[in-house]
Amino acid sequence: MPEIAEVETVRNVLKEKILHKKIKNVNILYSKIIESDLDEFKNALIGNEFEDILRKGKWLIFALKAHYLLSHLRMEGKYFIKDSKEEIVKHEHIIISFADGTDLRYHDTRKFGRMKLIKKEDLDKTIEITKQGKEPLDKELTSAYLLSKFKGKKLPIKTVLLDQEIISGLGNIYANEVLFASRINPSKKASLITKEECEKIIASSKKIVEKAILMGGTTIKSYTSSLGVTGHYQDYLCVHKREGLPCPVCGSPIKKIKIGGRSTYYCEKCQKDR
DNA sequence: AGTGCGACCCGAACGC
DNA sequence: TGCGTTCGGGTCGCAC
Repeated sequence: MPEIAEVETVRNVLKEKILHKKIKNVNILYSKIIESDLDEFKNALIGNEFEDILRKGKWLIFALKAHYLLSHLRMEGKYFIKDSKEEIVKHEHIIISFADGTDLRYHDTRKFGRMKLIKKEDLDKTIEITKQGKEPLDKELTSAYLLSKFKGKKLPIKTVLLDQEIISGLGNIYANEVLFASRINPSKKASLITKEECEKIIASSKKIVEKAILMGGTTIKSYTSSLGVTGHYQDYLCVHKREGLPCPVCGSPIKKIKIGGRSTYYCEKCQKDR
């Protein structure tokens, strides 16, 4: 379940491993991942090279000569680098083969990830990219910005934190953790969130994302020939997936409820609705 | 416009 | 043990 920190880790690792390698072939084993014309997709890649890898929110952006390849990992998408001679394993859907005998393989158990090829000049009209809100580590993520976005919103703050057009990069896990660290009840209406609470949300988001990037980096070092970035943030989660377990602050049992259809974990005592 | 919810997927966890 | 059912994760598209 990659959130922004893992996508950033994947970007950093892939940058070291695949830039400027000539692409020899592209093998598409499950085409629904790709939202562009398959021939155009292949033609843009074969014979070219990745010149850079960028990121916007949870979108990876592979820069080719004239195109960008956008890639969203959704929940289970992973990239592996393998020797081309290695057998294709289950759930490897897109195989990009380089001239040096290695592959970049896109692996996705649930097939939810998406790729999309766009012309470079179209980046600033590509909705997936332009609609992304401020990122947790962006200086422009301020309480004034959040207050303006929360204004008039009747939805619970938990739901609003998952809106990528407001804060770009938080997923369900981080949203639960951010609200716990901010001592805010996840059901509280976004319009009632105060400036002080916005500041807590911003500070906690930064802290959590920074820590996860740091841990992602550490995890990567233990990988050898392949990389499957899954992150080890489960080691420090305070509330997520911890129903019934003691709150790390006050010891009362963590509650699990549904908000907007998503699992929401919180401490009744530490996150009182005020 | 804002909001709510099913669809997309499939493995793991659960219930019987 | 083996079967069927439920759940979850991010995002989109459709209905109200």
